[in-house]
Amino acid sequence: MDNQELAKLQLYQMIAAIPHGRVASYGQLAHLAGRSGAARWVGYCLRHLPADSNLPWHRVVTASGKLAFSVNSHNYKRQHQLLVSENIHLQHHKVDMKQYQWRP
DNA sequence: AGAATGACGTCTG
DNA sequence: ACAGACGCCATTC
Repeated sequence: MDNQELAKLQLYQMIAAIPHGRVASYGQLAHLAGRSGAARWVGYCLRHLPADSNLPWHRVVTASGKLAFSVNSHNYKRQHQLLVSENIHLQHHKVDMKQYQWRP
């Protein structure tokens, strides 16, 4: 198994470790997976996540606390709803990172 | 091989 | 606070 697959597995592991009610940023996860600066790679991995995976992908937001989808998209609404179900509410389309960001 | 793409981040004005 | 410009990484055309 090459380093790529290893980083991906580590990434999935970190995402699975995000506690209920907290969020992590793409860049933060890249760093935790041993790939500092590869925030866009994290986005790529999530984009191609199998539908049956049980990862809490909705707990992943941008560094500024915004959701990575356009506000009118279906995915945005879905992620928003999942966050609200965890008692995370958006203010002006943003998560309050000071309050909700996961700090391992 | 080189350019384009995207579920990103940071710096600047 | 916010939009635009650049920079990044891996992947795809």
